[in-house]
Amino acid sequence: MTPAELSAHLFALVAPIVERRRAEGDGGQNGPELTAEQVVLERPKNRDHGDWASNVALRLAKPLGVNPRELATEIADAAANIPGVASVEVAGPGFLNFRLDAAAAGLLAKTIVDAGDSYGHNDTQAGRTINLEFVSANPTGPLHIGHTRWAALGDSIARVLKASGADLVSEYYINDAGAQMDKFGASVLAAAKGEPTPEGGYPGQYIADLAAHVLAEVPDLLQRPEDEQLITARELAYARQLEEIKRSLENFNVHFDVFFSERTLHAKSEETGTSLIDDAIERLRAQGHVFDADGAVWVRTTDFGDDKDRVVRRSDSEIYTYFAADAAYYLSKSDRGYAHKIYLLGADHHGYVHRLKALAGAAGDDPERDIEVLIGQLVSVNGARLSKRAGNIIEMDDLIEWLGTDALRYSLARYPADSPLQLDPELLRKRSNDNPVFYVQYAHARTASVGRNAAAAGVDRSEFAPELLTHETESALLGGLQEFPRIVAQAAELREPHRVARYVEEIAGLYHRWYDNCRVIPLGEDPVEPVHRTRLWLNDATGQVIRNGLALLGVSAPEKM
RNA sequence: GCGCCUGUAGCUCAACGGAUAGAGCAUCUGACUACGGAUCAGAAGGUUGGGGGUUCGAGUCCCUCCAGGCGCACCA
Repeated sequence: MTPAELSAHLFALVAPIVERRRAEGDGGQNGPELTAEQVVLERPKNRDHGDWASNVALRLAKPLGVNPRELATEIADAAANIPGVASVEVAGPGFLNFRLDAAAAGLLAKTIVDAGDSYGHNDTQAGRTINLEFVSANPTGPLHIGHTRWAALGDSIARVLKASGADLVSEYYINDAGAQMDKFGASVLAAAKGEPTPEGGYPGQYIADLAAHVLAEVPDLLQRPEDEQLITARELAYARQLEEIKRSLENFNVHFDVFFSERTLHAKSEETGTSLIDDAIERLRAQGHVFDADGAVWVRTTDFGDDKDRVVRRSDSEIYTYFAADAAYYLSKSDRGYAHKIYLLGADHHGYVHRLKALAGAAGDDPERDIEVLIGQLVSVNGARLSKRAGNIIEMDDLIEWLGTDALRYSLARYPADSPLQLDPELLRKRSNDNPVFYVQYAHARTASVGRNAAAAGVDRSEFAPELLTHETESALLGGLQEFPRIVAQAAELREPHRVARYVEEIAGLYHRWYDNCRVIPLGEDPVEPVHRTRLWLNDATGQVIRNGLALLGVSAPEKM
């Protein structure tokens, strides 16, 4: 018995009741149709409220014009006959509290073990084609703590969406065109020459390291023509830095399907002689949203709620703005088959939300449906603001070294994106056991340990008698395990992977409490009984759920610690 | 000035509009000659920033005020 099955049963018997009530009631004919979404079941925080609870009577009472408790009582009487339901009670203002019988609830343990790694996967996002873009840091320096948060979050969002059936591609947009790249190249070249960082350039030790790398690759660099020096330094340093970024992400267990170069948007096609940006502007012009004024080319983004219109081509030169590339990139995503685009941006970029949405509108898409911009609040460290240009950065690599990928990913994915996160570097450096990730991993290691010991003690899964899982900690644990698919679906729909982390913490707690009360392996010389074998199923099911949950967060589930 | 985000226990933070607002850390009291004590049982800790409103029900939605973060380019 899963909550979905119970919900379906409930819906089937509530519908006729609602129909009849509506027919009887005065003016109730105009009440809203009953939909399956209204028949929601939730697991009550308070165990006294049963295994599952529904507020369906409360929600329907008003539109039907009836007393909620009276309606609840009628539903409860009918629901008592649902197979697997032990009892139904009406509580409070009109809640329905369901209790399942042990056998129906316990069946889940086998279901989970049989489903294995796919338990929790669902089809709530099936049929959606999604392009998810995140990190997208300039290749002019190492990834820092801010990028680290988006990397952890974005990758986990990708994982929960895929687990929910979405056809998703994760992308990293490389800003490798434009003035910042030239400043980057000039900084590296200056370092190679032993000169100070140029005005507006990039400081930092990594620039010197890149310069050394470039000189090692091209020993006669400084003997070459001036303009060639700059290009060589820039390109070699760029390639090296991008490699470093990819390596950092890999160490962090973050996967991108596509690294998309901005330069490909600027490059002129040999066939048409135009660039993707040229084409994009023309396409937007064809939609009627591009105009010329003051010698510049504009997109009328104000038609779609932007504060002001945006320039795509400057008046003083033939140079496209960053926004023009954005437009071409957006269209590229559509052209490649991704109807839905998700952008994960830092709060320091939230000013872009309107113009990006306007872009979707100008392209003929629906700004409400086809584009989604998630704004994540910045991570601060002891109040110090981090800046790549200022050089006082905390690098992702250092963080990984201090904390380890597991603890770092977990701590960053554990909080919603819009909650500002304040990290204390001293605390991070301590690598303390304060982090809940250890609690969860320990629970998983314990399930593995119990499994090993069970095998040694001759307890196996040769039989399964779910009606024996009667202890209150067993029904609590089963109730928790049951929720996993719903949690994954919810995390995907809301783009909030922290729900998975919180969930897995709860499961770990439920498991530890069960472990304290119910033995899988008989004491001493006691014989192995059916209940022990059955409990092994529950033990293994719990391990599976923790493993699956941690996998969605990109965190490992160790067998031993 | 305008806009976005945030304000919950000493600290870091949870809570599809639902029942007595929850975890971890810190503090205090208990449990190891039983499958891993990196655990468990219990205690204490709150006017959910203030004030109005919406309704069967508000930390959650609306209005307003206060505080903090961030943003308002023909830069990238």
